[in-house]
Amino acid sequence: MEKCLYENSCTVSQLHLTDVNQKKKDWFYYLSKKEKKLIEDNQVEVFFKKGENLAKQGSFSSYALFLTNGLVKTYVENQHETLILKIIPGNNFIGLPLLFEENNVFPYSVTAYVDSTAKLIDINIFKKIIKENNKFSYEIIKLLSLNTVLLYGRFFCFEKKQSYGRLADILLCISNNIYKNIEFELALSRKELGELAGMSYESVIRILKKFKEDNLIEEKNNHIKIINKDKLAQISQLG
Amino acid sequence: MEKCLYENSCTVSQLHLTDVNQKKKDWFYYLSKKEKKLIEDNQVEVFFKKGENLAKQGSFSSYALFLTNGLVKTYVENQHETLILKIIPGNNFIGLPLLFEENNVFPYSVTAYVDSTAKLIDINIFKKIIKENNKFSYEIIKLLSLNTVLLYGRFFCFEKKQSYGRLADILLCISNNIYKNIEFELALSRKELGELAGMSYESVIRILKKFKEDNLIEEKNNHIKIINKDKLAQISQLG
DNA sequence: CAGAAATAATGATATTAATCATTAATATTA
DNA sequence: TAATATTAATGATTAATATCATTATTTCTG
Repeated sequence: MEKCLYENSCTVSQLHLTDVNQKKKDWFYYLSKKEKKLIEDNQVEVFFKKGENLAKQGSFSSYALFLTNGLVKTYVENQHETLILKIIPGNNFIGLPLLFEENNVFPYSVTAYVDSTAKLIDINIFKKIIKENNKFSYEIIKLLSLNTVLLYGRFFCFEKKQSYGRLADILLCISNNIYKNIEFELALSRKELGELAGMSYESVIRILKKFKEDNLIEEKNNHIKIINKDKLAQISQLG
Repeated sequence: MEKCLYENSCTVSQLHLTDVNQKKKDWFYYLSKKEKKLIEDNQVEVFFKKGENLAKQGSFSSYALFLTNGLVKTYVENQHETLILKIIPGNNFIGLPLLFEENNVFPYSVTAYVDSTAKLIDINIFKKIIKENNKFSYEIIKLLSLNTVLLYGRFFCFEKKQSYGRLADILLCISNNIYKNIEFELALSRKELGELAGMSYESVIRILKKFKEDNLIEEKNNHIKIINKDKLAQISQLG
């Protein structure tokens, strides 16, 4: 391993958690009135409390998940361990890959970080529309492609960066892509942040402390303010 | 870190390097004669020598890559480091995600492990066909989805398994999915194997030695024979 | 075929970050 | 409000594995 704090090198995008250009996109823009109606007639909107599962890895699925609002994580897990793939804010599809598995089994779990609402769209209707509506399916292809590329960035970050870089990266991601503000009320505990950044919660605590000492961030009771974004980005870039 | 050799736990698929069900699939099955002709008229077939780049991360691309035969790796890199995303044998598309990037820039590099040939299909023609041919685009969606799920498995393997599990995993992957035989002439050096399994080449050497001592594999001059597949699978599963 | 270069093998050491143990602070509940 | 549970903080220790240094073996090249 490398012998440094704050040193290393990485040029792959550090913003790997969600789509960077998420304006208030209308995902259903390319649907005809008839198709919109069809979806409306074949969906239910469900409210999920903080901590509840929207989907469970390995279970059968008969619907596509669209997160109306809230904040969720998708993750693969086994008895002992958990790897977060992505965190997803409102107005996004959750888990498209699973839609095209032959057996319709969720390849990952989805859990709400905060109270959230999601539309559960009948999977057969959804597939039918994708098969028939070229423009919509092309949007889905672009989305799948983008997700893949973002995942590459996250994979690289986890494999090649050390803990300081990873945590700096995650803080910037959350600030830029989730809360879209340099100051925010973090909905995640240290434990959850560790899970997201791929490290133990003790490490999160130690590194946050160092960041505070170095005046890169301010933090009190999970209210976080990013003070030195450039330096944080540098740490993220350098490892 | 955990205090063990050969112990841990993991239930996520260990076969994450290529499509497990790769029969001799005809990717162009759903194209009309006219579309096939269109592709044929707008592609070139190129021969790449072992070690040559088929694509370079960051460079502009004007074509879709289809590997006719050979063996290549796709990887993200920076100045110092390399993370292999996938290794791909013949009769497969390489790098679909990049096709739908707005800027048409390769998000990763592609290098031939062995002499290979690839079709370079004009990207606009390819996109046009995807936009017009529903059945073909649905196949592409399924492929993108499958790739994503396989990548989840690889990500999990790298994050949660230790070196013995990762290397066992990679050996099984290569045996099952690339050479489709328990005995094969490995085209990768120890260094390349280390790159693929996410560890130093010294670690590869040490672990292979242990596997040989334990009679799990036989190896001489890169000719590998898997003797105890079950035990190897167990090591891969257990971490 | 001989010399050079690349790859493989092996031991010693260093480093990152996990785990363990304990205490402090905050939040929840009876 | 007191008691309890959860989360945060901090130091000590340990484990996994990378790095470094050196030698052996194989492959390549003139």
